[in-house]
Amino acid sequence: MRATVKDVARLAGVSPKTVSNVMNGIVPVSGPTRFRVEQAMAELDYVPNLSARGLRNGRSGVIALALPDLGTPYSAEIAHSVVEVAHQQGWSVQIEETGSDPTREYELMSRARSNLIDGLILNPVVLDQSAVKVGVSLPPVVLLGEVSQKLADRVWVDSIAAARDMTLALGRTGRQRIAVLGAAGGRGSAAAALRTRGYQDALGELGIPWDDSLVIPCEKWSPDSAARALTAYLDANPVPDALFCFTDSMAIGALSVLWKRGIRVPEDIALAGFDDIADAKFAVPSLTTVSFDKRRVASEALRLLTERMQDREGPQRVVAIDYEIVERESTVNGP
Amino acid sequence: MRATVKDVARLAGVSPKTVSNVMNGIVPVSGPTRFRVEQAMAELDYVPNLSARGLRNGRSGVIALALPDLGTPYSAEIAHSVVEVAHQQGWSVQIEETGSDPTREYELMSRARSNLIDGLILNPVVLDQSAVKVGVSLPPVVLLGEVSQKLADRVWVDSIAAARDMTLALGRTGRQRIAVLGAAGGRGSAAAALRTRGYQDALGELGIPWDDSLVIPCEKWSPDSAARALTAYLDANPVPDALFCFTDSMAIGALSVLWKRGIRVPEDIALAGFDDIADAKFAVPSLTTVSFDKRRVASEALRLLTERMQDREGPQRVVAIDYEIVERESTVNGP
DNA sequence: GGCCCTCATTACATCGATGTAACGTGTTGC
DNA sequence: GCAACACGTTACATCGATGTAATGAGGGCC
Repeated sequence: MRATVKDVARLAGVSPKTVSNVMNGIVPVSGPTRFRVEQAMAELDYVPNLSARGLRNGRSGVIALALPDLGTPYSAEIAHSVVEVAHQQGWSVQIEETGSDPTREYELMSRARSNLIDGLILNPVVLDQSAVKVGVSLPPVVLLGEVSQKLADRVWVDSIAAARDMTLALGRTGRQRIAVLGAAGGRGSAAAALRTRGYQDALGELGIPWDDSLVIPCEKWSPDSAARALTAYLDANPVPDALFCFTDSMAIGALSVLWKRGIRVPEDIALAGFDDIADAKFAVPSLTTVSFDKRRVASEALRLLTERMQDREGPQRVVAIDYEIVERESTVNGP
Repeated sequence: MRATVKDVARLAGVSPKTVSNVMNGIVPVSGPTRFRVEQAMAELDYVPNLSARGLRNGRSGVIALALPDLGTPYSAEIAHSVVEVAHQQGWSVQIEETGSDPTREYELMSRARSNLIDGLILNPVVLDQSAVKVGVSLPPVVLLGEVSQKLADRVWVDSIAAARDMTLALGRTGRQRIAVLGAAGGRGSAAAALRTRGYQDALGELGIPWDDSLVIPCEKWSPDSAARALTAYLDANPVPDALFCFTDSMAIGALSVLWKRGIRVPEDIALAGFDDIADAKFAVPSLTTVSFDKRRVASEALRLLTERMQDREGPQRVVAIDYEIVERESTVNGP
């Protein structure tokens, strides 16, 4: 059987509470006593029972991270950063996938309320409706990304500005017919809307008239879905001068399609993505993209979360993460 | 304050234990009573406290998944599958990253012993030494991948056979000088050794003499590291006929280098990977690779884990997952 | 020397859910 | 009509750690 405080106390010749005091370090314990207790803990190979501790003081040391799909490089990189940063600060991370399924988001909420979780970092997809529950008796929540409603603390990259800057960068290379891939398909993703808006703003500045036929919707933001959408598009339309994909994953799918069709990047078409996932640098050709520090996203989210644990009533806060247009081979200036 | 069984019991006019009985469904509860209790639970928006439940019955409903690096597509896809399958069976998943740091693996063990975790699925890297702890007072463990020691239940893909088959497939296209990328660099990865062995076996069958200069080591199994290793290699050696990368991630790094140098794939060199990550299909050109069902890996791991929870003493089991050589553009037969 | 004060340590209750064993009810059998 | 029997329900103890309030010992001060 596993050793408990009681066992340690008996072996050290003290009371259970003293053992607890040694572990927590709040209540002072005399040197010799502390030493005996530590010896006993080592000897019995004592490990505290986190369920008991969690029950007693209402906190478990676990936070949940909810992402649409861990299989996506973007989600995976965010998860990686969050796990790493959280770990450094002594938190464990429970991963939940919401998929495109709203019921999962609901389950998630109830699980979050079950006290095994001290906080929740949520990267919403559809959510706007389910997040209404925020604040009922949920632990603190921090949202990642663009969300229309102001429901909780939030960390995001300014999608409008970034999409605008990227479009301007493409325009500056002399490309006129700039298409975007990833516009809201069926369900309206907030990010899709914002990035489309930034694109639109930039067109205005560039003096390029809006052209509906250059806005390519895409059901999901995956390479697969992007490849299908682009294939269908190219079957029915001329090749644009540039293609701005709303995520790198889509850009990678697009690259594959373009290559199969013998459309050269960047000679025939400039290609840009968004997110700067690890593989963007190794795409063929390497991918121009909107880059931002994912570690920073993670650490800011965690900071907001822990601060919110202290003060549940303070004003809501929004942290914007800097971004940068990284120009790589896929948009090199034409000759 | 959050509602507890007591509150529900009071409202329903029964004892707390009856509420518990309704939830657990083991002890029979009469229809009307059950109904009153369920009403009360709904009205109070009752959510059970999992810490308390975990303390009482020694299980938390959480399993841990420990991977080297979530940022890697391979790890991410495995994590995705595990989370999905686990969720279907009512488990939550806590993610731990071991990185290349053995101390993390140790921390992980002690965390796993802290009772917030009912089981552990571990994809080891260096571990052979740390896993010695398995069995002390750890929860059930299932290992993923190749491990030399027989410490616990295990799910794996037969790396030797797969590497052999892939090498044979490359040989069958008429390529003679077949190189491998990813051989054990500094620390000895078990998988690297096994895949190298399969490669060696195949060379024998093909009647191709072993050539040390075709075995390219690589420090980490990342695109980055692969790109560096291959660049250095090509600076000092002629271009091989074929290159078998021990992971798709490395192959993607290799593709990028080959493209930059104007070495055509598959015309000048055939390229193959291992793992069949999502992006392999969208690489330019699409990547020939060793494919296996990651969902199956996850479900088998979970099956072994849950069965091990029932019977901690049974014999150790090893489940091999079928693999398949998927031939794509990167190894198309020469003219 | 006696009193008080400090500071480490202790006994006990508590967090919330649930297994155990005892306890009513209402039913069946003779 | 009374004993025996189900079956649902209850009181209580328990899981392990920790906050609270009380206890004890030791030291300093007058």
